[in-house]
Amino acid sequence: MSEDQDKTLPVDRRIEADITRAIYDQRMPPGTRLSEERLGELYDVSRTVVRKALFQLSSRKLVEIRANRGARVAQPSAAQAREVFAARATLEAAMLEESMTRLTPADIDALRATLAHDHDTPTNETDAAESIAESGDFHKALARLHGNPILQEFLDELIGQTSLIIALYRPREAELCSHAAHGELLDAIEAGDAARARETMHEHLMDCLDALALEPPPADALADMLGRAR
Amino acid sequence: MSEDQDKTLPVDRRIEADITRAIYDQRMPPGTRLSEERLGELYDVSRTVVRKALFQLSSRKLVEIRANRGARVAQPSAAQAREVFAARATLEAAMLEESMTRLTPADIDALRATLAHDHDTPTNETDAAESIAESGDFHKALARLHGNPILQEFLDELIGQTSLIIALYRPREAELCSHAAHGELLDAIEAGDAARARETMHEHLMDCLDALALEPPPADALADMLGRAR
DNA sequence: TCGATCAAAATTGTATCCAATCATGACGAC
DNA sequence: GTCGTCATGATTGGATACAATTTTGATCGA
Repeated sequence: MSEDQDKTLPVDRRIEADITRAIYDQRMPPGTRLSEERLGELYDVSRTVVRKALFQLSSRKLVEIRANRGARVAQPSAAQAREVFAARATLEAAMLEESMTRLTPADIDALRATLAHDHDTPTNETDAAESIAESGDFHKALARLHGNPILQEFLDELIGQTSLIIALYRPREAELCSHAAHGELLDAIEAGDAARARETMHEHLMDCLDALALEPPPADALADMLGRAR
Repeated sequence: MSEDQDKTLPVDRRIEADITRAIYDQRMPPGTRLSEERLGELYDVSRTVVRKALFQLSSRKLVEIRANRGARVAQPSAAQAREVFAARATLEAAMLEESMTRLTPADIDALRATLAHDHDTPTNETDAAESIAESGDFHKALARLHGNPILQEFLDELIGQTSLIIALYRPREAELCSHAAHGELLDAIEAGDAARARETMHEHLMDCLDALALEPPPADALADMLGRAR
């Protein structure tokens, strides 16, 4: 959907954007070490500028920097995951309700289009990543209708963190953020029922949260992972 | 209210905190140049660490960094000012409404105490700064009741930016964020009327926005400032 | 006297270097 | 044989040195 990077982007921005994209696309899993020297080699640049990029990323909570221990792709805790979804629920519900008064039919059509295009994409198992990204895009499209760039940018941040959360806590089977739910959402919007739209959004995000496997991993996850009885 | 810095704070954090405080207290006006070398001298540290602090501050939009032109205390435009207040209205109204269900009488008492203490402070003209900071504290106290650290932190950011906006656009006479409004807010909260509380919060912030002198400055503000007819 | 061009100074951006801290592996004691 | 200690290596944190850009002011010309 979004095109490749601008050629004129400063190198540090470029690194930042590349890592961000890699995280969004689930190519770079939580916990991945980000060595300053290695990144410097890859982009043919000194550690100074790499560090700059890493700091930017850490301020968006996509990477964690621990003193003297380097940077890793962030691994939000279960508690943080809940907080992110709760924050999204509060924010997106409020934004949506406020948007409702000034929604044009054209806006709604555009949303349907996004959803349709979304549905088109073949659900090959390998890129569930694709599906996740496009689900995020739908939420971003909704937020854009509200018209406040500050809230929009903040939500982008939260959606970014959601990528990490999904990577960490998505159960094997289920798909998150079902298309069906987005459809329901659109129905409520089209009906012009602000209160219901708000409520639907809130529930949708809480459903997404509930679909995650946030429970404390079984006491010895190790044995489980190895497929051995203890 | 909040005490002086922790002694064990890393230097870059310390610089960040000091500048933040100076901005909040209206001692460091928008547009102030922040020379890397000068700051380095002041804290007896190299530019490397100063830059780190400045970048942090710029990610919170308290300072603006322009390529090869150094850092200044940010000067939000009138448009940005509107966006900040609109974002606060949306967010704080939503948070407040959600908080209402789980508010205890103790919480309300604590808020009244904050407000009373707030009222106590003598309104000497010199520190209108004090009054601004405490008004911010009241809003932060409300947000804390919601219980979501992510939204809380984000709101802190917005309130910080509000300091800059007030510094830039407060008209000579008026006080912003009147105590009266906070009193009304508390009444609505105490009455347990979530919808009214939400609406009151929204209106309060919009009133604050309207009280600002955001209009494009008269074509030659310079002449005005010098008290000369053109 | 005003304006433009150009040179010098100051300031930021980046690279490199050294110091400090943490991780890894070997050795030795129990 | 296992655990603890210590030394070595790798990696980050910070300071300095250098390059690039901008700003300032000075000189020259109209």
